[in-house]
This record gives sequence, C-alpha cells and structure tokens, in this order.
Amino acid sequence: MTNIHDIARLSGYSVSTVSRVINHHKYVADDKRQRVEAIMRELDYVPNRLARDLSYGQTKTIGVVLPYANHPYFARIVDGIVQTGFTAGYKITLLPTNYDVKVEQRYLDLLRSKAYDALIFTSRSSSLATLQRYRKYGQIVCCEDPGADCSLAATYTDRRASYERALTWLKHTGYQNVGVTISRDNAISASARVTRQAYQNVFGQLSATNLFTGAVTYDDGYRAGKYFATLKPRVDAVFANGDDIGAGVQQYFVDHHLKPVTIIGQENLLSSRLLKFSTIDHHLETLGAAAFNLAVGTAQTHQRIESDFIKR
Amino acid sequence: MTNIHDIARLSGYSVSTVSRVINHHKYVADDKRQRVEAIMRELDYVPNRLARDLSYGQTKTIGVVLPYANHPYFARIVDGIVQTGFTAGYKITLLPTNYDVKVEQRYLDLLRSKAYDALIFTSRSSSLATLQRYRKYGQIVCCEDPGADCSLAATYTDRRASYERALTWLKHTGYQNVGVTISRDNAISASARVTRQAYQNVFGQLSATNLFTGAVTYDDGYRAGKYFATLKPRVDAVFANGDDIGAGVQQYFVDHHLKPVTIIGQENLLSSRLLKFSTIDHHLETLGAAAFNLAVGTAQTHQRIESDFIKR
DNA sequence: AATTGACCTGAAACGGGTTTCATAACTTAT
DNA sequence: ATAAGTTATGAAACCCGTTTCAGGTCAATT
Repeated sequence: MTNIHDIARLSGYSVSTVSRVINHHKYVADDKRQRVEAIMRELDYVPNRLARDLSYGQTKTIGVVLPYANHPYFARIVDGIVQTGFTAGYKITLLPTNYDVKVEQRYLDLLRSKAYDALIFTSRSSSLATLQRYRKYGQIVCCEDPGADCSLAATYTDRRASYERALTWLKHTGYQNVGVTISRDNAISASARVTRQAYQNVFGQLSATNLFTGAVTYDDGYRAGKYFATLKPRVDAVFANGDDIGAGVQQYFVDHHLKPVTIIGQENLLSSRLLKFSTIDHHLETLGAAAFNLAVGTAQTHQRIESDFIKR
Repeated sequence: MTNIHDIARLSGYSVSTVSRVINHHKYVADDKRQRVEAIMRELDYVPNRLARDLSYGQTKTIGVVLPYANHPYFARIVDGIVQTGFTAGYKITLLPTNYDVKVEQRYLDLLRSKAYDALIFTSRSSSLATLQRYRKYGQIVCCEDPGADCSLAATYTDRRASYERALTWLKHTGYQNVGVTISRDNAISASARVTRQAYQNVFGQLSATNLFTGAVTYDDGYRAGKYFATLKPRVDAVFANGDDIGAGVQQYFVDHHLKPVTIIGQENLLSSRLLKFSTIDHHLETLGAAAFNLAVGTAQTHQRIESDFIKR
C-alpha cells in the first residue's frame, strides 16, 4: 500500500506538506499543492483511516449495544440512531449481546480501548453502577430512566404515564380482568417494574395469574393467548408489551373462535394497524435520535420522549 | 491515557515484553508476566484498539451498505449478517446510502482506507464495474446475481425460479389479470428485470398498466391497491414485492368492500401470516449469513440460496 | 530601519501498538 | 565436547498519519 511517505518522497516535499494538502490546510503554496494532488491521484492514494483516527483520538463511530437485532423495538431505535448519525457523519456499529453480561463487558472494554466515541445501551444486563464506572472512558447513553442519582446520559419514554393512560382507558371502557405480557422479569429491566406499578395504580395489585412472562415474538403472544384463554374467568383484555405479541394473543382467540379479547399493544407496528387494535407509540425513532445526540454530546443529559396512545 | 510505554517504564521491562504479555506470547518468564499483569491491572490499562488494528492491518469490522435501515428486507439480511458476524467475533457497521451514488463512493473509499475488512452491498446504485474496481482494496460482496463474468463475491436467491413458481401457481389456479408491484425500476436493480422476465415466461409481456412502481412500504401498497382497483378489468391477483406492500393492497380492497384480491407477497413477514396470503420466503437471514461468510472469505465465491413458496 | 504579522516549509515528536532481528543463556542430542 | 534447538529479552523498525515547533521569506506598519 502506498502511504503518505511515498507521496512525500515522490513529490520531493515533506510529509508535513503532504498532510497539509490532504487536510486542506491553507498554508500550502498552490504549485506544491497541485503537484502533491497529482501524485496522490496517480498513485491512487487514500489516507489510512485507522492512522488518522489514532491521531485524532476519535473514530466518528458509535457502538449500539442491543440484545438482538431482529426485534422491531430495537430496530426502530436503531433506525433513529442510524438516520441521525448519518446526517452527522457518524457510523453506527451494532453490538449484539443476547443479554450476556460478559459480552456487554467486552463492549465496555471496546469503549475503553477507544474503538468507539460513545456507547448507546438500548437495553442492558449489567448494572448501572458498572456502566457508570466506564463513563470516564467515553460517553455512555442508556435508553431508560436511570433515576435522578445516576450520572449517565439517558433518554426514555414516559412509560408510566402512557401505561396508566392506556390502562385507565381500558378500565373506563368497562374491562375488569386485564392480562399483561412482559418480556423479562428481573431487577435490571425497568419495563416490568413500571408495568406493575401502572397496573397497580389503575387496577390494583397485578396477580401472578394475569401476568405472562417471556413474550418477545408473535409466537410468544400466541402462547400467551392460549394461556390467557384457559384462565377462569377468562381475561377480557390484554395489555401487551408489543404489537406483534398483542397480535399473537388476538389471533389465538380468533383461531379458536373465542369471544374477542381487546388488545392494547405497543410500538404502533403494522400488526396493530392490520388487526385494528389500540397501541402505544413510544416514538422510538425519536428516542434513537435523542440517544445519538446525547452520545455526541449535543443535547441535555436527560431526555424524555412523549408517547402517544393510539385508540383504534 | 496510560499506554504500553507507561506499563513498560513502571514495570522496568521493555515495550516488547509488555506487548508479549498482552498477546499471551509463550516466551515470557512467569514472574515478569505476573508483574506486568499486576501493573496493567493497577493502572487500569487496556491496549488501544486503533493502534492494534493499525498494526494488524485489519479491524474485524465489516461495513454493510444498505439504502435504509428501516425496511424488513434489509433488516432480515442485516440480522443474518450480525448474528453470524457475532459468532465469528466481527463487528458490523451500518452504512446507509439512500441510494445515493456519492455516498456509496464514500463507503468504497472507506474500504480503500482500511476502515473495514470487507463491504457487503445489500443493494447498490453504483455499477458493478465500479464495485469491481474497488475489489483490490478488500473483499466486496453483493447480494444479487451479478452474472458469470463478474468477479465479485455474491450471494443471491433464485428469484427467477421462485417467481415463476408463484406466478405459475396463480395461473393454474385460474387468475388471469395479475398486477405487479416493484420498488425501483432501473438498470441497476436486478429485481425489476427478473420480475418482468418471470412474468413474461408465465403470463406473457407485463404491460405498463399492470405494473406499479415505487412500492416500499405498507402505505405504498395501499396506494397500489387503489391504483389496481381502478383498472378495467380490475386485477384479480397481485404479485407484490413484499408482504407489507401486499398487505396494503389487500387492505385497500377490504376497506372499500371490493371483491377480494389474491396476494402473493415476499419475505414471509407477520403481515402475510395475519392476512393469510401466500408469500415467498427468500430466507434472507441465510442470505445475510452467506454474505458474511463470503466477506471473511470462508465460503465459495458465488452462493445461491433456495427460496420457499409458502401457499396460504 | 526596525518591528510586526502573514505565509510557507520541514524535522521531529506524537498517537499506541506489533514484529523483526540480534543476542544470550540454557538444554538436549550426537 | 560440540552442534543444534529452546527459551527469554530488548532495541529498533514498522504500521500511518497529525501536530508542534522552529525557522525562513516577504510585505506592510510604525
């Protein structure tokens, strides 16, 4: 590979001058600039990006940590990040974890080793304390409400409010036995906690019976539908943790000719449009965009995104 | 930031020895290894990734060029790439183009500048000749059939065969006036050409009337439905370039209480399951996986993926 | 005439690693 | 006893740029 020294040697000028030509520095004589440019063209030369990044100390690349790439929730966030990043001239690298703490650790070390300018955690298995320890190696953004005492940059939707709005609407419409699906039920995931909380505030304590855990895909939703159908009394509505999951629940009821169940989904995907059930749109692209802006440091450190409750 | 020279100085050994410790080289005395490791821990040291990559001449990162990230077609391919890449210890960077040739050019130069070990073009606006010119700077994989005389690594589905299978099924079932949707209609995109070809072989020349161009989303499909509904005679089936688009077509007919239209979609997404229409599954994750393996050079240079025609 | 400032250039340091090469001590086989 | 191989280490070259610093020319002010 031809490098900057080759160009310098062949042109008869110094490496510094060549570097100045590359970077359009204003103090280069016109004739020399042209000569150097001609030689660069002739030798088909392009400066090595890694060497430049090493010198600059930044890569214009941001790592996006996510459990898996093939889920609409993360896909929408990533979309927002990618679009905003593209406009700002940043590259986005996908860092899947499968919720493995060890893998997350590797990605944190990648930040530490200057491979990325910042890390966006769309979800996490590691503790907030761990993330904060790595804060000094670069910007870290998390897509959840980490609480006031957490120094990490964060962007999140007002889940609590939108959940309560949706559940209240269910209650006022006359539903009494509402099932709930969630994905993970652990201390790390804020989502499950918030769901319980909102349910509590509207319907009272959420019983284990009415809670289906492990819902991620349409098929999970279908299984949830099967479960909810067995309950006595059967649930009359389901608050799902995603449109596709809600679609699975509804479809089970339809396939088995049961009295229709009312669904409230999340994410405003095509499935809720097609099956015409209500949904909460968390504006995840906006969330992604906000996360990116936090990552490059051009935004407030905490950003709340408003959700929409879409009645159908 | 503490670097390898700091560790060398503090430990009293040379940079070479420290480097050997980092890379688990076998010729390092045990006591020195332990002393160096202790100091690295103490100073919270992690080697700089960029410096290593610069030395190694590789980044273990692959760029995936795609028009936009928020489309299920590309999402499924990316998913396949990311999953396979993850297993192989590679990082995947998303490079969106909006079909802008200038942007694609920038990404090709990024390959040239050693920012990525390889580039996967899931779609492209540049000519194959352009791509081939950059082949010498790194592996380039394209997700289409580039023809026998093209030296690029390629992976693709047997569109032609699966299209003909699906269209033949339509014909044998008795449909006579079949509409078709496509996304882009230009010389670069093989997909439009193959669609025409397959249609020709089954139904004869595809008329401009029965062709709807510019279909990418559900809403485009809905508009296509509106268009097809105005035709006299109205189409009795539509061969769509994606399930979500097919869903849009069907939904338009349903919403306006028209005689149902039979849809054949592509990609086997949730929408075709929910609306129960047939679809072609191109196994795009498999395609993505193959693309990745080609990118890292552990596979044949041309790889065909079989499609499934799923009748519903 | 002397000072100031703008323009231009190159040597060398710097970013932070890996790897080759030379050297040397110590084993092992002949 | 000697040749050959194994283990161990550091200096220096290498990967490839950017940036600082020092020094030079030249024109415009005071």
